[in-house]
Amino acid sequence: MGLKRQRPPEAKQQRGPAEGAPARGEGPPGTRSVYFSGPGGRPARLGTEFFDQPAVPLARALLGQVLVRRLSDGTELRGRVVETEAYLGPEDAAAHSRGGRQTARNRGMFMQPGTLYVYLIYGLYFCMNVSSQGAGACVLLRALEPLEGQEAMRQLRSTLRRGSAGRTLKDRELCSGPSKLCQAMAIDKGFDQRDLAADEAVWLEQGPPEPGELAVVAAPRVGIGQAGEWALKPLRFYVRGSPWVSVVDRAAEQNGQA
DNA sequence: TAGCCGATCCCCT
DNA sequence: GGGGATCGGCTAA
Repeated sequence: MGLKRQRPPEAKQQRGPAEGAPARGEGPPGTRSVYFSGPGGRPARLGTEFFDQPAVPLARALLGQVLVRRLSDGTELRGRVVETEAYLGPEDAAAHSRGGRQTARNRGMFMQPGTLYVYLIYGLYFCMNVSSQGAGACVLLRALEPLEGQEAMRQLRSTLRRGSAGRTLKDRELCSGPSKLCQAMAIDKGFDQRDLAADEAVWLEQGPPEPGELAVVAAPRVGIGQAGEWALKPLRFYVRGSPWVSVVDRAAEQNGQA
């Protein structure tokens, strides 16, 4: 797996809602689609071409797509992506790659688009990122709408989470946070640096078609208070009105950042 | 429902 | 040696 090519910084390329990358669907006639139809009507996985775009449009394009995890016993878990955050690379003070620092931990951020960057946070949780175009740039997956395998997810969450394991988790508690979705989908450090376009145990599928375009809210990212002006940039994206989102930002929604 | 705070340990400086 | 892209229980209103 090669390192991705260097690109100019993408920070100035934040897009307004009207010109964001299409969340799904075919490209213009005559162009090759990044979506591949699978046999038997089942949508096939998204390929490397899908991931090969800057972090902001990728963060938007990921909304509505379906993350699939095949467990060792063959069980398939599916969740629709409803919340993401873009991390833009060296210039982004909130990114692990800020200042261009590349370490053994964050190497996945610098690998080819579609590479997973999974890291341990607070000593006990995992977070899952997808590398995008641009050196050190990636997208954090923050929340999923559980579609398939909810009971397996509930078991995984109950087993892995700390504290009292007696309470039965509601569906909304399964994947409404970056570390919750890692627990529910059984994603850990072993998935670091895997290729979403090629791996046998985890991949992305084109989401089911929606009537009309998804309403997307852009809001400041969560939990990065130390990053100065970068903490305020609207680099978190979520599906407006979705009950599966981890943190709803009423102010951003009223500001029309959608 | 919102806000506070402790848990826990890897990674970086 | 210190901090962190979080979570969930507890308390107050």
